[in-house]
Amino acid sequence: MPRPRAAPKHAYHHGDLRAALIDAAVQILEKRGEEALTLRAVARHVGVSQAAPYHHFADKVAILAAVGEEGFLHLSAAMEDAKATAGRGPRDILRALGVAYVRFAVRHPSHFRVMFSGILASRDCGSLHVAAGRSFELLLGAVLAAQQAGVLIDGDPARLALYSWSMVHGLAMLHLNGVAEGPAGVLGTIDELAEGAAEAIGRGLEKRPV
Amino acid sequence: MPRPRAAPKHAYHHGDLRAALIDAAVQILEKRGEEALTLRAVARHVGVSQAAPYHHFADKVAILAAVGEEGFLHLSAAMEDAKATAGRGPRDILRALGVAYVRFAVRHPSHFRVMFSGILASRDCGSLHVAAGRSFELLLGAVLAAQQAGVLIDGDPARLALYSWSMVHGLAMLHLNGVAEGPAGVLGTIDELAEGAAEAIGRGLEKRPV
DNA sequence: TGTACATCAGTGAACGCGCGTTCACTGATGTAC
DNA sequence: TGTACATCAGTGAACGCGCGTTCACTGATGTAC
Repeated sequence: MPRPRAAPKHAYHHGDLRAALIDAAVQILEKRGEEALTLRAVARHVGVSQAAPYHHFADKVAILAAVGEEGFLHLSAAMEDAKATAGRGPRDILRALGVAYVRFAVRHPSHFRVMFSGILASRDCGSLHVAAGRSFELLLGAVLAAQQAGVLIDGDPARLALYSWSMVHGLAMLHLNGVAEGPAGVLGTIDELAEGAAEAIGRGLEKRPV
Repeated sequence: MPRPRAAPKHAYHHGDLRAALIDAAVQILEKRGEEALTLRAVARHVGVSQAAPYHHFADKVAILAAVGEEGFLHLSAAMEDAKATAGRGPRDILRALGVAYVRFAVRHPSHFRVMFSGILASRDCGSLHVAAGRSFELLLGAVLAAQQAGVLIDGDPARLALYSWSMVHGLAMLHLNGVAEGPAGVLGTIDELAEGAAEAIGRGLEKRPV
C-alpha cells in the first residue's frame, strides 16, 4: 500500500501511527510472545510516547481486535486467491482453500493465534466479526458449490464446512504448538501435511456410489 | 467463662496444598479466564498466604505445567475408557477415541486450553511430555491396529494419526472459541458434531476397493 | 496571499495497582533414642 | 513412654517492577475569510 506522502524525518505527527502500532504489536507477538504484548511495549517499539496509542485505540483489547481483524482480512484474501488459481473442479477448490488456510496460519502465526485467542468472544468488535464471517462464507460457498455439483455428500452445508474447517484448523494449531513435529516425529513439511489433510477430509465428505 | 477447646478447624498444615492449588488454578481459569490466573489469586482462592505456593511450585509456569499434565493424564484415561467400551471393530475404536477427545475438551476446557497453550514448548516439563506422549500413543496404537486389520489406507501411521487428531482437535478448538455456533449457526449438539467429525475423518482414511 | 483559529495527534509526568518473588520467621510433625 | 531435634510447610511483610490509564499540555496542520 503506497503511503500518500513520505513523512519528514522527525515530524511531530507520525503519519500513520495506527498502522504502525498494529505492525508493532504483531512483531512483538512474533518475537516475544503473548505475555510481552503490552500497550507500552507497542508504543516503545514504534518510538512514541506511551500515551500516544490512546489516540487510536480505546484500550488494549482494541488493538488486539485490530490485529485479529487484519488477520481475517488477509485470510479471506488468501482464500480468494487460492480459489481463483485452483483447478477446475469444486473439489479442487475445496482442497486449495484448506491448504491456503494452513499456509496462512504458518506464515502469520501471530495473527492466527490472536484470531482464535478468544478475541472473537469480545463484544463491540463488529468489524472483526464481519471479517471473520467473510472467511467462513467463502468456505461455505465452496461447499455449497461442491454439493450442487454432486461431488459432496448431502446434509447441512454449514456442517460440512465446519468439518472441513476443523480439519485444517486442527492441523494448523497442532503445528503451531510444535506438536505435529513432536511426538509424531518427522512427518514431512507442513505443506505436505496440509495437502494430505485436505485430501483426507475431501475424501471423507465426498459422495460416492453405494 | 471457660472456652471449649478450639477445634483444629484450620490446621496450620493444609494436608494437600499442592493438589488444592492446582484445583484452584483450574477454577480461576474456568471462571475468570487466563488473564486472571496469578499465583497470588491461586493462593487467595485456597485461603493461604501468597508465599505458600512456592513450597510446591518453583514459579508460575510450573503450576501451569502441572495443570497441563493433569489434563493429559485425564485425557489418556478418558481415551482408554472409550477404547474399552467401544464397539468391536478397529474403526469403532478410532471413532470412539475421537468423540472422547472432543468430549474431554468440552468438559475440561481450562485443562484443554492449558494443554495446548504452548506450555508443551517449555523445557523442564518432562512429566508433561510423558503424559502428552501417552495420549498420542494411544491414538497411534488404534491407527496401527486399524491398518493391520486392513480397514485403513496404507501410509505412515503417525501421519494418519495426526490427521485424525487434527480433525477432532480443530472441532474442539473452534467449539471452545464459540465459533462452531457462531457464523455456522446452530448445527447440533457438540456430541453430534463430534460423532460427525469422527465419522468424516474415518471415512476419509478408510481403505476401499478401487 | 496572509492570518486567526479550531482541531488533531502528539508529549511527559503521574496515578494506583497487583504482580512475581524473596526473606526471616514460626508453628506443626515425625523420628531416633 | 517421653523428649530433643531436624525437617517440613506454613506466615506476613517487603522488594522492585511494569502495567493500563489519565491528565494537562503543546506542536503541527488544515481551513475560512
